[in-house]
Amino acid sequence: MLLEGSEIQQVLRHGKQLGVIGDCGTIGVHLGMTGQFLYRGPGERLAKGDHVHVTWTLVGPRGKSGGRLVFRDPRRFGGIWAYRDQNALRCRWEALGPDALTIGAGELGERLRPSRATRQVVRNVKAALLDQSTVAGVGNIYADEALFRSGIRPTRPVDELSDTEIDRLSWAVREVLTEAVESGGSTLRDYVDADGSAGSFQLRHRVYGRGGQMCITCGEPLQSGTVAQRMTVWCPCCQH
DNA sequence: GGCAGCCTGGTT
DNA sequence: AACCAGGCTGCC
Repeated sequence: MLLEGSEIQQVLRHGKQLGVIGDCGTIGVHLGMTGQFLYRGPGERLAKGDHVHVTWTLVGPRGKSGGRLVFRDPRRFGGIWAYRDQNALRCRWEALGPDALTIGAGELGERLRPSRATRQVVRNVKAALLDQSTVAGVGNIYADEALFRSGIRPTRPVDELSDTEIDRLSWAVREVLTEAVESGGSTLRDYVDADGSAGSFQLRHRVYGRGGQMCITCGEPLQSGTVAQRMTVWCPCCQH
């Protein structure tokens, strides 16, 4: 029951999770890699092509056609879940860390660093940033970009980050994500917003996708490799 | 904590 | 034809 017959009351976001609250149901959405919502007004044709998994027919004022909302997802890494109500959704979201757009340095430091009681194994800062229960909303691209801006190597064990570094990192995380949102996101291949517009933040990536090219700060070649099981790019000279 | 597996389209 | 990227879940 994906909101059938519901009037949409609220749309929520926490990290990369979306929530749509209707008066007779709630859904949670994750776009995954290639998931996208597309809106088509009344009479507008749907982008033909496959991989459309859900179509909502919207009803406008006085019963007029309100167009359609489509969820398509070629690689099917995304998903939509139905919940009884918004409390059930919020319950699922409790596993997530604070939202990355607004997390403060103190909070980030607390969650990043291992507390000697719980975590015996110290992980690297990139793995910690990608962990949605540490901080919600940082993906592979933005982890690399934030680490570059804060001058921290992705491989640094979290327990040796100084307060100053945590401070720079939390600033960089918020800054990178804010700029990316303002640029409409990073369109590497598929991503478009609901109106079909591509983002442009990929033009401002300083390290992601630039392995082997020169660092915009020092001119040395950027290094790439696998960190935390993900493609990672950093500057061996600027990031310590 | 690591890592396979899910899936597809683009690249080699 | 084989390989790869990527977020997240679930298994070791």
